[in-house]
Amino acid sequence: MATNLPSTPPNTPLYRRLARRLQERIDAGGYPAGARLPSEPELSAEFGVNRLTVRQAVAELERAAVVEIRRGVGTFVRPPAVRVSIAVDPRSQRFDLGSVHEALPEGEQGDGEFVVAAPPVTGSAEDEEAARQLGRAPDGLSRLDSVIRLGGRARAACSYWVPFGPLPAELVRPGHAGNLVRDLARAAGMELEYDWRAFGAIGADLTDAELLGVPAGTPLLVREGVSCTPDGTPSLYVRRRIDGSSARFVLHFRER
Amino acid sequence: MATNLPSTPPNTPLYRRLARRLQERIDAGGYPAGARLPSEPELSAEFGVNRLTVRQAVAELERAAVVEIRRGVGTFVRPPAVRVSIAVDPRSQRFDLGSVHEALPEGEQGDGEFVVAAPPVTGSAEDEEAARQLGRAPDGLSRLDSVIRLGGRARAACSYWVPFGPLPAELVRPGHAGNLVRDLARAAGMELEYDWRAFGAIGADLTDAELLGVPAGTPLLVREGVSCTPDGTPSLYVRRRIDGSSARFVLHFRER
DNA sequence: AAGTGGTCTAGACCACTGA
DNA sequence: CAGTGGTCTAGACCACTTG
Repeated sequence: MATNLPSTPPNTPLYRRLARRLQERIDAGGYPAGARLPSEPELSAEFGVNRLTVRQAVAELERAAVVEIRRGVGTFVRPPAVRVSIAVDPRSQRFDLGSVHEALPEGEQGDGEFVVAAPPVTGSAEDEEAARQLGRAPDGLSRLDSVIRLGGRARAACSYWVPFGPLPAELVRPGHAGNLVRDLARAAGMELEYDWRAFGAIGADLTDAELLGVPAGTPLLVREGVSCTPDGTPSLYVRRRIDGSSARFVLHFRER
Repeated sequence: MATNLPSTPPNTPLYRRLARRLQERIDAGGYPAGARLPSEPELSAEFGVNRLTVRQAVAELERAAVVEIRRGVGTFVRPPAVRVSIAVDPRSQRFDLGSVHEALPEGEQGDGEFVVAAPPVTGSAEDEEAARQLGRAPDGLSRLDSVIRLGGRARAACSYWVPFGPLPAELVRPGHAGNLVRDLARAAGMELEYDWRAFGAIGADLTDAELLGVPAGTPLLVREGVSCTPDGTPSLYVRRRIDGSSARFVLHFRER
């Protein structure tokens, strides 16, 4: 039993008290940004707790984005987050050509949007949500999944549903690169406008975790919505999951 | 060593293979929504792995919002998420009176916004971000923290920074209930308009986790931004952390 | 090769929930 | 009360990174 850990509130588990203690040290500058924390065996010895208890504490700090764990190297204090801002001006943005593409900074080699799959539309919860949003039956929809890579990393996982099919074989080939909103619109011969977009936050599921190369449960910013043809027919449901630590969407309201 | 678990890709840890296996059973309807999973000792026996390994697998599914763990009861398959939608029409919303209040559905007893603290503005990363956004030095700012409760649960943690002080004693008293954006504007004798708002996703830190009653790392939707006086002076920086599973912000673009 | 974090086991005790 | 999940220990072996 460790003697030197605070106990507020009572019955607080040991690993959480240890997490708070480490957080205090970080806040106080004891472990400055970029510094390596003592190794797990060292912390285990210092606080007189099992290594697994140390790991639970450090895992909490990692989930809270306070530290970064690098396997085989150590655990490091994360500097204050610097995030990419993606400007989304609701007054000017009407035509949906995949604005995320234009808004992103210059890409490196290998950056862009890539098809990963064209999964069949079954009765999954996502498919049914898409069908509801588009006002169609699920079996009239086609689906296309992609990832957007930036800076050499997968940043966003995207799923598109459209009320027609089948999609051109060349478009759905895994590895196909392009601006998929534009390509889908072209394939259907339609022009798309924003209807609505929504923001939410979820933890990465196992599939998204694998696609984005992050642990399951990593906070993702979800941006979903419907685009319409000019006559108001809902014609595209899109759902993007973006690594929350690397992006934020900014809306401007004032004249500039 | 469990024999009956898939191994794609190679070197996939046991707990992740188990997680995928359970996910497959859920997807296939083997454990329908609302159903209780076998208990940890049962799964441990069935797959021939240690209970801790089972716990790691189930923890992944919980972080991915696939199951809900109820202590002393069991682990249950979560139904497809039904989220509260909060409409934010960027064309009509100019006056900042704490729109989240008006947008929320009817409150129960005990619902509302409550002051939790008026922490001193030090040099923390958050404080410096606020100072930067307001174009002031940190020591000219005051800060106020609150929670918004709805349906008997804390749904959002809010922090406000304003470029004056000290704040009225009655306003900063922990437990004070009210519409804090309105109250802050009143205290300064100013009228506030939206300048910009941004959306992001982060995991709950230890403090937010305690305020919101969720585990550290729970995905939170962050809505932050600056409001101005009519002459364009940045006068309020607000940062709300909203339980991602319970809210989503919707932007409408088409005429209705 | 040495040190780091990642996984896994066996076993124990505890806190919580519901009947 | 019995059964559930939550915490903690001791010890082992592994995969990965760096020198």
